Amino acid sequence: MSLVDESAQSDRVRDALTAAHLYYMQDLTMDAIAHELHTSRSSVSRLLSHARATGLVDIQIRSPLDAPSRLELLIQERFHITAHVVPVPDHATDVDRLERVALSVARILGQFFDSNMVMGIAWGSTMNAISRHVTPKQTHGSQIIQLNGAGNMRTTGLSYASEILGRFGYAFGAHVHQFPVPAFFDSPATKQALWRERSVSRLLEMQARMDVALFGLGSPFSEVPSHVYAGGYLEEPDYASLSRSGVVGDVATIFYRADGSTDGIQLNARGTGPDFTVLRQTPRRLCVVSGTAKLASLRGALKADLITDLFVDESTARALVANI
Amino acid sequence: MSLVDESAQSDRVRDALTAAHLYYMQDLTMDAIAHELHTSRSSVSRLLSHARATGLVDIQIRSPLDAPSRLELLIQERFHITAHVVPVPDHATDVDRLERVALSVARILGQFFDSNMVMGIAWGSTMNAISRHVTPKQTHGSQIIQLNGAGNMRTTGLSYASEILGRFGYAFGAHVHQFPVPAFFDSPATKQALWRERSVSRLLEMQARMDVALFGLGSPFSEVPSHVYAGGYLEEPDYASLSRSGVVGDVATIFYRADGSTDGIQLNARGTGPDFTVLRQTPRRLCVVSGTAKLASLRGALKADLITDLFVDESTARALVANI
DNA sequence: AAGCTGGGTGAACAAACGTGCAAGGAGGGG
DNA sequence: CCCCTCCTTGCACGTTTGTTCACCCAGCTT
Repeated sequence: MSLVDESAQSDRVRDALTAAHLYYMQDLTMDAIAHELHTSRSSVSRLLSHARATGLVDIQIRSPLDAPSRLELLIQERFHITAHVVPVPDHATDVDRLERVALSVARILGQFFDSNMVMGIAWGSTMNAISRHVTPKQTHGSQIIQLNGAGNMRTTGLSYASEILGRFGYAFGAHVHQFPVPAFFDSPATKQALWRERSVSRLLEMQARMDVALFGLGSPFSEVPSHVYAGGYLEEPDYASLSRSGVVGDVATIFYRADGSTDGIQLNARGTGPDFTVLRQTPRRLCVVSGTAKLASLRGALKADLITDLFVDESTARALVANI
Repeated sequence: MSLVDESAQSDRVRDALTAAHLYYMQDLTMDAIAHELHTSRSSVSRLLSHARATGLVDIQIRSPLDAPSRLELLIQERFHITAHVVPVPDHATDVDRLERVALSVARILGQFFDSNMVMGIAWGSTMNAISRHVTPKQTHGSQIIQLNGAGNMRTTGLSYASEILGRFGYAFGAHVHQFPVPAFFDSPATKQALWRERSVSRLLEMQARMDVALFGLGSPFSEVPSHVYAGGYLEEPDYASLSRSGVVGDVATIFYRADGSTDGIQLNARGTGPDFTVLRQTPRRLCVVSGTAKLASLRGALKADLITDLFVDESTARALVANI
């Protein structure tokens, strides 16, 4: 980028800021703003879009504390976590649900992440959807770290995972640490060996002291299998073993049962995500769930105390608090 | 208000929140939202207006820290205060300027005031303009206190000042403390006597420990005299005395010279605003100025170190940093 | 110099939005 | 019980806004 480009860039930002100020603070119409900035109305429209897309304009919804939705209150009482219920009409498809929850999370995420923080991020369809919409917020000295490996039998998975991570990193101006290992090792011994490598253990230590974790839930036996199961990461015997163990879901390749327990689940010795005892040390653990198919996984994750902040679509939230 | 009304109210808030969420977080059109909420598009439009007017939706403009306007930077360097320059076209009238600066301040004020804080507020045309637009933000246990008396020879001034204060109080859910004294006493002795009254000294103590002060500037000899001079608060001899003393402005009825000094200005013994030594103990001192007519007053106030945060229209800001 | 390309611009059109207005409904008073 | 008042609603209209398209200009290639 040339010097000229840079200053043009900053001109654009300055104009965008001015336009935003005139539009949102002084309630001028775009026409009036166009006149003040000596440009056309369409350009102002574009400037304002740009301002919103780049996070220059930050729109927050602050529910007066006495009026969180009935559902959010119920969930808080039942599970002692903060719930963010995303309104979605009952007849929406699961794809819709995912997209709309992801959009909401993308807009609100900036409130949980700030300068000098470390955020751990899983990957999968949910994270992918969020990453495509995340609103930028400039931070300094912050880091984003991949929670679990992404390779499978066919590919290293790096491009998919790194695309997701990259979008978060770009949006927050954060340094991205990738985790270049397969999602599941073929042998526990290899994992243990690699875990002792300094380059890897450096990442593990960083995971251990992250400030925020962001993840979706896997649900191996639901109708809409998540990426882990569709992408050729596991094989038939693995599924059988999961089924025998009574597994209901996973967070970043670590599986758990309906009661939240993980002991004796053999596959976990080969998974690459953070052990739950490590994860539970993270102050904010943001979990994004959409679609009732993941209800069982969600209940298990709650039992396992993996979640401090839950983002969920309305129907699923309703199902969660319904008497079973 | 009946019980039914109350729950209808909370229904309305809930709907407004949902609508806001769908509109600002999920980018649905009002039409789509109307459909989801089973109402008409116009009602959604009104719901959203309501949501913005009542502060449910909070729109902030966050300049990436490396790009505050050139003017704000210059002012910061020259005067060591934070400046908020409000863009206003050069050809705008002074009334326009005031209105637009006031609107901007009204929208941004919530960022400076929070629960359990005490804010001191002056009164006058600037404060009046702000009060008419201030965006609500619910706080708890916060207080708003009148900085100086408002009575004059003809009226107690209570209705004017209390209207202003009341609007701030209502917007923030804060308790309002009025200051039922004239703007200027006829005799210093009366002031001193009253100042010893417990009811008054309670207010003075509260002033001494306020967290934020919000005020405009008076400029006795400018083209557009501010309320204090137009409203019959002072008489000919007073003006003459001010003129002799070299006064360039006042904050809440306390006058100062171009160099920021106040010593020997006799009228100050009869004014009712907080002494500058008291005012300077307030952590955040927000000053709102519009129009170059107040430039001299502004320079004086800066010299007197009365300001930590300045809100000013663009032309005045430009004049402020121009080489004299 | 001519040609190409990518990014930005304003005009024009279509979509989305705000608001005055008349109608309807709930609550309170006669 | 009826009427009056106040508030809310949906419609219709005019306005405001988003977006497509053709165009232009700067920088680079041939």
